[in-house]
Amino acid sequence: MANFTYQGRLYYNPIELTMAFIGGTWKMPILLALRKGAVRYGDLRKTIPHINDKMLYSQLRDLEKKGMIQRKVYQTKPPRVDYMLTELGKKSIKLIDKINNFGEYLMEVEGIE
Amino acid sequence: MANFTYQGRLYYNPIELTMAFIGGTWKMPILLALRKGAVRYGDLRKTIPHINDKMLYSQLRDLEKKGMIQRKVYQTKPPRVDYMLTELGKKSIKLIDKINNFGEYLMEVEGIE
DNA sequence: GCTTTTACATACTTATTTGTATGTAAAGTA
DNA sequence: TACTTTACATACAAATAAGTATGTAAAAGC
Repeated sequence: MANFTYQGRLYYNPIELTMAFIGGTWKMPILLALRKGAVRYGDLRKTIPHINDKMLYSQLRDLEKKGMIQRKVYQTKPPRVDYMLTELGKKSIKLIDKINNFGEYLMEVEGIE
Repeated sequence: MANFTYQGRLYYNPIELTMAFIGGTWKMPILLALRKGAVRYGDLRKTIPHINDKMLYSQLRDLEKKGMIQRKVYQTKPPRVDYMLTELGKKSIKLIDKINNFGEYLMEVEGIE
C-alpha cells in the first residue's frame, strides 16, 4: 500500500482516509443525527450535545466537500437549510454503529455507566 | 447517554471512548501489526511505515495502559521486548478491519490508487 | 423602532497531537 | 578501545483540532 493524496493532504493508508471522512470529535455525531432523514441546521445544534456553531458549520462544510452530506436551502426569511446524508454518507452509518457499539462494549468492560 | 470519565478524561459518548482506544494516527496500524502474534519492538518499527520512536513507544505505553496489548521483557543484552494483543485488543481487530475496508472503498469511489 | 430568529462566518486563543533531535545502558563486534 | 545494537526516554518545536467571542442580513414580532 503506497501513499496517496486526497484534497491536498497526504495519506499513508486507508485507515487514515476513513478517519478523514468520519473522524474528529463531531463528524460521527453529525452523521448519526442525519440517519433518519433531513434535519435543519438549528435542530442539529439542539440535537448534538455540547457542539458549538463554529464546529457545526465547519464540519458540515467538510462533510459536504467530501460528499457525505447534502445541503438544501429554502429561500425563506429567516432562512431554512436542511442537511441530509448522501448515498456515501448512508454507507458510513453501519460502520459508525459498529464504532459506537464497540464503545458501549468498552464501557461495560471498564465498568463505566 | 450522559457524560463519563475514563483515565482522567471526560467523554460525551461511546464513540469518543472507542477513538481513545484505537484512534490517532498510529494505534490501528500498531494493533494490526500484532494481529498474527507477538512482535518485538524493533520489528514493529520496521513493519509500520513512517513511524518514529517517540510515536511508537508512547502509543505502545498508552495501548498497554488501556489493556489492549501486553509487554513481555526478556532479560538479555541487548534487551528484547515482545508486544502482543490482549483479549480486548483481539476484539478490536474486527472493527479495525472494517475501518480499513471502508477506507479502501473510499479509495475506489474517489478514484485513488 | 427595538429585539428576536436563522444560518452562518471570521478572528483569535487554547488544547491536543505529532514530529525532531538527542541521550542512555550494557554487552557484543571490529 | 571505539562503534554498534536494542529499547526506550525526554525536551522541545511544529502542526492540527477545537473552542470562544463577536458579527451579519433581513424579515417578523412586540
